[in-house]
Amino acid sequence: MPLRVYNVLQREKVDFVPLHEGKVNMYVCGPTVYDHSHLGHAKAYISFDMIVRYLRFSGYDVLYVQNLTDVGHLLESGEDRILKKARQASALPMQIAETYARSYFADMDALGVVRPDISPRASAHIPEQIEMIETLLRKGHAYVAEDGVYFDVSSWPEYGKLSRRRLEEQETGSRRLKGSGKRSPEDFALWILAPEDHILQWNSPWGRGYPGWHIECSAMSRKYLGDTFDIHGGGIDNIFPHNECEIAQSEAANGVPFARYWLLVGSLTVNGQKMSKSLGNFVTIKDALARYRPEVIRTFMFQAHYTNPIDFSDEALRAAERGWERLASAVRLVRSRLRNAPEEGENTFAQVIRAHREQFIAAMDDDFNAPAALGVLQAFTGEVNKLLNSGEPVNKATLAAIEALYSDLGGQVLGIIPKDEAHGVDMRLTDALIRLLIEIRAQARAEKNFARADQIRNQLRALGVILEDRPEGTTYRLE
RNA sequence: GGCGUCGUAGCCAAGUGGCAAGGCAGAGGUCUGCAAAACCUUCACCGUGGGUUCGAUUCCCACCGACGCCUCCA
Repeated sequence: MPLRVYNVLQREKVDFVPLHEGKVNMYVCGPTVYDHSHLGHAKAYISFDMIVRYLRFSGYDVLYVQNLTDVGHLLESGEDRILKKARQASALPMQIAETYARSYFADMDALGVVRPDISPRASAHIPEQIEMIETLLRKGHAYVAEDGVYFDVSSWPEYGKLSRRRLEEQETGSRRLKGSGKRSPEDFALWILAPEDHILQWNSPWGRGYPGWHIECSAMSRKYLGDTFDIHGGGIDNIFPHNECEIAQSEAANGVPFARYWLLVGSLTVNGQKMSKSLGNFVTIKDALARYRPEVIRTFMFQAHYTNPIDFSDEALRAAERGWERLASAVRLVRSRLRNAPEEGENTFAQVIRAHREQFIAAMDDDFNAPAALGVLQAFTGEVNKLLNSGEPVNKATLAAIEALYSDLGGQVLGIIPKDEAHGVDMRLTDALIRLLIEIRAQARAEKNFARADQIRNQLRALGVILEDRPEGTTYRLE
């Protein structure tokens, strides 16, 4: 079964066939680094992380580019976001960009999001943007006005093909003419001439100024991925005008199709409303990580299909946490049993493992259906628990194969099953100490000294170590 | 007003033209010194009204409702 993806450009699920066999070039709109990221950003980037991980798992050589916007992203007032923050913080704009770029990467690292291969910054690609604007001017798709350079939307009939909106249908009364030099309200800025005191400005053929927001993605994706590339990702909320403008600019300038597959992520909502900076209903990633493990946050995100919106609540996070615990407990038990499992014997569970592996892959091949894939892992876990509780000895080959499925699919692809932790020096000592206490407690239990046994269990519990008595002995887990 | 997405059990949610995954919560049970975990059993006629069909939750139409975008946001 080939990989199928929902291509927003066609509004339907289609076979995914990359431009160059075995190779995927992918661009995702990154954040504007003017503040700490919130869970809405987490949903978007965790989704694409899952997609990239799965593409690589499937054998594709993926080149993943995700930009950082540090200039040109204007507020409605016309003020640059970064500049506004810089003024508030009495800092240089690039200090702000640097601060929040680091914050962003720290958050993504903590969430287990694999870094993009290239994270180009808009401010570091001014020449590329200028070059593209010059091409657009030369081809008659842009014009120079007294306050900057604008893209002439009327020169590009395909404008609107992604978001499926035609400008004449829009309520034009509500939009205002931001740039006085605009010929038409829907035209958008490519280059904005800066006032003398504006801190961010570069030389250009049209005078000192700075680039418009949309042009950076066109220029940088072209530089690193080429005129035509495979996947363009982003949040659905940016489909218009941002993504629409990107397509128009790029195709008008390059004369060839831009991204071939558009994958857009549904928004994260809070009480049914979009989580966003402007609404003020956001939870930062740092706050969320203080309360939930990264694997739990990822599991939560994967409970709905990436194209759908997902509603945030502590209740929902806790439900995800309990569900994740079920998986993690089984993995922990498998790894623990693996340590002294009988060597001899074949993998007796091969059928079940193969069946679930295939189901998982079938789910993911169907437009990265992580919720269904998660369901497969849960169903598999039911089988594993039954096996482990059967009282029959389970040999090493079987346990290793089970562990491999969890590590490959839950770990490598979804990033929700952590690696076996009991390896570092600290962890080895901790492990040995806990085992010592478990042994002492076992003696107490054998002597029916339950008060002492419970004391050990309760005090360990207070330290975040949870003991579980099983037929074959006591296991522990760290909270 | 325009464009678009969505409406499945108490909650989250996948999915299919032919007896509706999975998780959380709940109920009963097994195991356990107790606990925890796990396992077993139990819990839906898929927003409303039409239409197409042998048969629709799944396709079409209408309506109702929610949300997103049209103005900065992933």
